[in-house]
Amino acid sequence: MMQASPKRRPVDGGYARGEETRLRIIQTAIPLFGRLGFDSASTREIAADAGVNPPALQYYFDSKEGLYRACAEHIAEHVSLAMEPVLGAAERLLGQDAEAEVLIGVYCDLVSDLADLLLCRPDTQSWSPLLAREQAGLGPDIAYPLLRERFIDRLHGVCCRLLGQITGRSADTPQTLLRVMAINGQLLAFHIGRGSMLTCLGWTEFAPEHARFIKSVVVDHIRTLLWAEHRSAKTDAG
Amino acid sequence: MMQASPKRRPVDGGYARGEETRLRIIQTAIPLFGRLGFDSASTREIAADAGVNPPALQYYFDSKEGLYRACAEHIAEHVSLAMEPVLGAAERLLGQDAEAEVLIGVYCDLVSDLADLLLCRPDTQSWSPLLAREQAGLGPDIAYPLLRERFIDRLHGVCCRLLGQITGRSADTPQTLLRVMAINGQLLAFHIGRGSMLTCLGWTEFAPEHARFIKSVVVDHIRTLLWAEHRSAKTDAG
DNA sequence: GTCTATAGTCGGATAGAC
DNA sequence: GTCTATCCGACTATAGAC
Repeated sequence: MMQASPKRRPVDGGYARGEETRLRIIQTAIPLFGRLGFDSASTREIAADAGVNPPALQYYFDSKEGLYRACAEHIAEHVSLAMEPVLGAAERLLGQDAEAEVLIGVYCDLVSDLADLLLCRPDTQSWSPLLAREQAGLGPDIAYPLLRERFIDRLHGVCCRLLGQITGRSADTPQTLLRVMAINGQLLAFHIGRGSMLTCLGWTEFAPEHARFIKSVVVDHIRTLLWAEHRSAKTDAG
Repeated sequence: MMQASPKRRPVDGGYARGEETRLRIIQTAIPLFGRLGFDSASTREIAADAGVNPPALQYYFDSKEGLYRACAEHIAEHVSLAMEPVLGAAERLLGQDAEAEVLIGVYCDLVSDLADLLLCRPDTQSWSPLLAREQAGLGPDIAYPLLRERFIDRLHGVCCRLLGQITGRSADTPQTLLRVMAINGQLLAFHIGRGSMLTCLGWTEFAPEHARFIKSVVVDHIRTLLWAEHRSAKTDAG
């Protein structure tokens, strides 16, 4: 852990060796910012946990805000990479006029992948608190615009167009937007309210089987809701 | 606003006149704690906004934590008072074996009243950020246990028993608990993610008509889901 | 490129006058 | 019961040695 590649031979090809230290600081900072919030997480603690000295943060990120921004960028990059396959598939599907069944299936896949990312995968769980904070509108308004631009807007837009095509309504009516928020809110509840959930259920740890159970419940509800939307829209039209 | 009842005649009957100042400090502190969080909201700012001097907070609440606790108690008291009618009705209903239609109706009423409290009523909207913070598991673990004890547990318990009776399953299986969390999460999404919602919809303010629109969408979804649960449970049994 | 030492600021809490 | 003045600690950021 403290090893961190040989110190001798400080790389002469212009290729920054400090990238490794930089990444380690970011990975240390993300859970701390998530748990304590921007203000309460002290740079001293982050530096200590990352095994570097306080001024190193100034050196790599200019300021505490710079570090926070870097954390957000790190998360945004990995999330958008992980969601790319489903999002791409959904966008291709939206071009042609697919059956409701197919559209609903893709919507469920999308939520399922998001659930994996936010609840299941152990390597990404450390991001969850910071993302939850930002989504709740807390946080210093540094990261949220960035996250929106990088993947939240796209994700939300795809959901709206899917629901629009399922119901035959326009994708950008308040009606559709609100229904998408409510539908996806079911997953959000577990993501943001993870702490409440654990105590409510009497679970002490968050095992993978729990995560899979949650995912199945949420996807089941979403499928139910989407079919209901589809049917009610059809009877309205007919 | 700065009037605050005549100062002369400082009440001699042992009846604390300071109660009024105390209440004003709490009502000032709640939105500040909600917006900035426990650490970042400074006692100086709270005191200044409330029109008192910093040491007054020490005098009335002992410490910053004491003030936070007092804020939580203030909210808990009013929320449990406001929810009492529906909760009482639901609990009476759970004694007898009512029709699914009636049970679903009560569940919807319950969510509807909660939505009024969290989104619609102007006098209670200042509580929303602090409640959202606590529900997200952020906050200094001072208020959440208190809020749970005072109304969250009861509310959640009633929802679980309603769903249990609707589906004919037990109220305390993980199955039922998770479904209740997912169902209610739809309201939570608007409560906690209020900021995201406003920007997504392009709304600049949060008008009462918006709140009513959101409430109708959420209640509609919940009714759909509860009926689906009821039917699927019946076919399982039959 | 990484460290030690320190400056400057702001927070919560306390003491004592009125 | 309310105010002024002050203490002490913690934080971020900087300067300069190695």
